[in-house]
Amino acid sequence: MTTHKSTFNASCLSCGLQKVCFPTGLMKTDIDLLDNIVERKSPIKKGQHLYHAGEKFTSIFAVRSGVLKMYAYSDSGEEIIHGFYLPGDVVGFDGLLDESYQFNMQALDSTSVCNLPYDKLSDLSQQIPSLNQQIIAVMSKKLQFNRLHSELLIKRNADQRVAHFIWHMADRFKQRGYFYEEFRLNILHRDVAVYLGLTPETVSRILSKLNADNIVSWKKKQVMIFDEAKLKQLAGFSEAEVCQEFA
Amino acid sequence: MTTHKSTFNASCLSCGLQKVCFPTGLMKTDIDLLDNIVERKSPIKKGQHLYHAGEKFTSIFAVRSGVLKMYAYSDSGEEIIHGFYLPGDVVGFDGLLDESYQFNMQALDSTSVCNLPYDKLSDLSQQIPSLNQQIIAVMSKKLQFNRLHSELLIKRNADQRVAHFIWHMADRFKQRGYFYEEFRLNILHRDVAVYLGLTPETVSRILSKLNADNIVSWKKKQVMIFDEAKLKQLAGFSEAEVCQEFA
DNA sequence: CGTGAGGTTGACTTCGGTCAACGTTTGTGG
DNA sequence: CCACAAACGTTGACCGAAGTCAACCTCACG
Repeated sequence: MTTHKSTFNASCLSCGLQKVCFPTGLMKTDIDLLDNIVERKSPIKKGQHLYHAGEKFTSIFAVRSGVLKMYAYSDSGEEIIHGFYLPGDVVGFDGLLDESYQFNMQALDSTSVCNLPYDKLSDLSQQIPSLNQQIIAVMSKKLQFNRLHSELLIKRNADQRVAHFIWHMADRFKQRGYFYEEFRLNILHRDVAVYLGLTPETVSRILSKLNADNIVSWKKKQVMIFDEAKLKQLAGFSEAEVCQEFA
Repeated sequence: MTTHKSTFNASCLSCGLQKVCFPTGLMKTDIDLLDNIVERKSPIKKGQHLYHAGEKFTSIFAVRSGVLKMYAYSDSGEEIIHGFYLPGDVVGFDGLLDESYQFNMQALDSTSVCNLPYDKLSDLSQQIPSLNQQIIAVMSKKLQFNRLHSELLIKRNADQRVAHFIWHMADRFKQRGYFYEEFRLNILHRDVAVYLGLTPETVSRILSKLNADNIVSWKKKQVMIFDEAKLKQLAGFSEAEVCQEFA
């Protein structure tokens, strides 16, 4: 490995993690930048897995396009969905702890990612003592997100949960400089329901209502937001609340 | 600070964290040991706070007796309870991230704690590179616990949640070598309800039913477990499942 | 004692789950 | 490119778990 290359990766990674730690995730422009630097994998087809639970931890990944879902099965065999990841999200942190991934990471749509290999990351953590602290910061953010999700499950009714979910997705596009009033979102209602602790029927009914009220429509994988203010209000976002997601 | 003292603290802490990271938390005997080493605070009266959200992070604490609840308020002013802590639990990790506590930690009963001051911990993390990794491990455990709690909220009905809660408490006593078939538990039903996403009435009705079925009784702050097997089964514990809690 | 916080119980309501029928979309193989 | 099947989505009728509201009880504590 050339020093040059290593330096490049170091700055890229440290920059990436800074961005991860603090407000907005990776910007569209950052991703373009990453394109020039890190390894690129060939796109993953819908249904395929980026990694499986138990596999050796090799990399973290920056999502360039598509959608991923992170999931596992409970003791009783039910699917537990831990989150959905969009372009700009950085995933794979679930492998950090014991050097193997804890969850399954599946593409729900044709998805491409950048590859940030662990061995380089590992070298870096020798060279950069603050890296551990950055990891701690990432995990703290993740904890904070989990708490918000628990709050959602405990305190909010079905309408609020669905509104929250959609706005959360849109907000991530917004914060990263993508067009967010209309976007493709290839996630099954069934998966949304599992994630929110509801049934597909309930999700469907609520989407019908949101559509009838001209707040948002989600048809054929295409989301359109007609009334951002009302959506945010329903979702219970208290004005510009940052709600970052990691894996 | 004498080298002697420092060494003592180092071994104590590292041992404490090891225990925290791996299965069982602090054993009764460990606590007796800690008594001889670390600073002891005078007991906290019921209703008083060990620390408040926003206060400067000064210490982590090992609970010696009593109960603590960790809570905050949502944007909409609702109380969110993040957990309850019993003798043997180690609390205060919520202050690690940005050197100030994120939550309120209130005694629900007369409570005494050992004090593990942060400056010593901080010195240690210079001396012991693995300390950061141990912190990462603690946070991973916390994440894991959060996920179990989410699963509880999404997939389990009110009866299962209450049974889970009681068994979770009992199990912690059990794993630390205390008598667990009968113990004092000075937590308001209201607080249990908030924690589990239920109402006090529902909790009360379920406790009546559990009592009528001779599974467990919880009256006047005293819990008695009559039928451990049935309780665990209701709670959905898949045999000897470890369900550690941290703060 | 009396007071007030907390716990219990019952009647009623409601939200969301369940079941079932029917549409619609997607993807595959001729 | 079409035909078909299977997966997914929608809608309605019905049901049940848990929430709400209200009355009453119990206990701890001054």
